[in-house]
Amino acid sequence: MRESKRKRLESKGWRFGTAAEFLHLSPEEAAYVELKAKLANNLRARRERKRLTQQGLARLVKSSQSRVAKMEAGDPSVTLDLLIRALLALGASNREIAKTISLSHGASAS
Amino acid sequence: MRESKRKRLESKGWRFGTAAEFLHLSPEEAAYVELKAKLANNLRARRERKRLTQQGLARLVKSSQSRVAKMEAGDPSVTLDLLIRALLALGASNREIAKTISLSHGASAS
DNA sequence: ACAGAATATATCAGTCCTGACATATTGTCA
DNA sequence: TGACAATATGTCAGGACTGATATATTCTGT
Repeated sequence: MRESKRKRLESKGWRFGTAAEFLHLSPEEAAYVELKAKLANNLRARRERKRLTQQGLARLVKSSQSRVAKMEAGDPSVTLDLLIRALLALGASNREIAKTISLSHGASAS
Repeated sequence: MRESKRKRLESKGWRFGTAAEFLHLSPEEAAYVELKAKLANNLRARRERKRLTQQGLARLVKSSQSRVAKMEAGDPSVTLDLLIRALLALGASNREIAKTISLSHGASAS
């Protein structure tokens, strides 16, 4: 990876031990990122299905529009805790959350 | 709930808006606590199956024995993030984690 | 192209979580 | 029972995350 790209990504909160790790995440890291992405996508799907704006969802979960945007983007500054709490606030059950996690990556949300 | 009991529980990190909320958690709160408990139980089961001590698991996940104990106890100071990262470090797949989450509460881990 | 709404990105002070450490309790085996 | 290992509980400084705010960018209809 080009040095400039690493710098740019690091400035956004993504961390790498070495440049080579970028496309060679450890299995745990990869699984973690994928998990987060699935929950993020599902959050957006649920919000849109309810025809809520990010602002509206922010009120519902007592957060802010900007943080909701970061949740849906799977931003590294957002924890699984926050994502899951938001999903629960939107009425998702644990079973539905589990289903989301098992879904093949890229599949649309229920 | 008696004031003394509330105080004691609050000192351990559990928070209540009012005393009445103790046995009447909101659906989200209940789901969150249950989710945490399932992951915590599964973590202990996986560790024991591998015949690791808490100390050993702590080294594996770069944490400490005391924090591992707290993870397995579902302590309020432990996030889902930490629990899930620990499970992934023990080799659990996202699908297995999802399965754990769907399992009926109290069931033993796979 | 323009205006207004929705979403994305940047920054930051305060809060919460973390690992580490100390210590207490429980479990186990002789 | 006593010695030792394992687990539980308490505390805390430092770092990570949060909501808020400001601003930029993208989207949508006209």
